[in-house]
Amino acid sequence: MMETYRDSHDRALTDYPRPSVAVDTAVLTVPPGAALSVLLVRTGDEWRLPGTFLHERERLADAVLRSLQTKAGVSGLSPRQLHVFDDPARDNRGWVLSVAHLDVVPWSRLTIDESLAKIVPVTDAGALPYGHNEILDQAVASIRSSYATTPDPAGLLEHPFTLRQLQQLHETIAGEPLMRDSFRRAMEPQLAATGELAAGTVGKPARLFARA
Amino acid sequence: MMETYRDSHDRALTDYPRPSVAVDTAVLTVPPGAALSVLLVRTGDEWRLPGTFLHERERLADAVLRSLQTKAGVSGLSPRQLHVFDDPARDNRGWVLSVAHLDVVPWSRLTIDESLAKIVPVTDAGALPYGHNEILDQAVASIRSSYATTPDPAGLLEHPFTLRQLQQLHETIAGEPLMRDSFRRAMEPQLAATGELAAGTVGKPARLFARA
DNA sequence: GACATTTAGCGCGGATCTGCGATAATTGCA
DNA sequence: TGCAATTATCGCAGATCCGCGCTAAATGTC
Repeated sequence: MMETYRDSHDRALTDYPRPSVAVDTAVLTVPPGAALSVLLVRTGDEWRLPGTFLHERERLADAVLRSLQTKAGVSGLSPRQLHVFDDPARDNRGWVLSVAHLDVVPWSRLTIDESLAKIVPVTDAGALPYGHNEILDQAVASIRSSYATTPDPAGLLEHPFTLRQLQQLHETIAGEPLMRDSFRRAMEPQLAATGELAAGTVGKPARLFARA
Repeated sequence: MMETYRDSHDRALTDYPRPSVAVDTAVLTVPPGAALSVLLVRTGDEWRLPGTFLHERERLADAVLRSLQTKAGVSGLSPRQLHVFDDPARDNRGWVLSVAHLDVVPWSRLTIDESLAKIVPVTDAGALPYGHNEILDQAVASIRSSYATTPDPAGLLEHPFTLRQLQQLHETIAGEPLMRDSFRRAMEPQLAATGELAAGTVGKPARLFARA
């Protein structure tokens, strides 16, 4: 075991006041045929974003993944930090810092425990406690900005996919229709054609792509 | 005094492990005629970004301002969060989370204590400890992005200023020359002409502006 | 086999953006 | 009184972007 550090007053770091540190996560996904949606968990009679307190020497991203697993039965992917909420009056249990996160997870990974959690369109989340609406707004702004110029950066689509599937996904996330030609001109240079064609549908079969 | 919260195991929040929380800040400024620069403070024989541990129930921004005052004799302005560094091995004194910040401060406010601190061009900062180079990189990227479309959002220039002064400031921050006409076309609609003219220089006097 | 359906992509007019040169205005300086 | 210096603005040509319509290709269905 390593020696405990002592400062010039012979005090260890743990002799000074420290906050509890929590993580709260907006898990965003796009269910088939539905709108951009967020994962909520129930505590008592209210719905909130899943979160947990940081364990000893745990990485923030690991705490996020652990909270998703235990609070909703969900296997997260790659949480990204959004913001630290530091209002000491925000949590009436005590002095708590909360690090907000975003994790974008494909619908196919989201086999949730329905007794614990639900997935609702972001527009239907309603009033959430602890300033979680602000986290949700930041999360939505973040995913929209990342999808504006890059084809499916979070990998919501299974490989391979057609241009139309990609455009419909981007329209769902943007919350508005996109111009077909502009979309193709912007995205196609960033994709790799597999050479395969989609089958089984009426009409000319679509080319299949993968992210480059 | 409020009752201490107890969870279902009859434990208070402080019975669980908590990290020490620090703030580290990249203070950026533009000295007259010089390049985009950063404030460094000396600890022992090495230079680093100023930082401090969070005091009890202190806001992060307040901790930043306090650290600038005590570590460098500088009055900061409005710190913005950049990122939380959470590697438990980052600080050999113990388990420390560090919240990186950016504060953009006009040169005229920066009467620093030269025995404690110095201001150097960001390109000359050299190797900093504790991953502070990463913070500096993020800070530079952040200020560049905010100055790309908005005239002097941090208020580095005294009111009023000429278009040329504004452009020179933006060029210093961008680290590259900007087109005169494009710059004017982008910025002038966001400015308010005072109606006054600059005086004392050779040539046609320039119009003076303020941020709208 | 004719037809509807869907994908793919070309072409074009219009709008916008960009860099540059030219010019006028206004000042200090020789 | 000229002259250099600087600001401010216009005009233009080229580039790029954008939306739209049209056509061709390829498939399943009737």
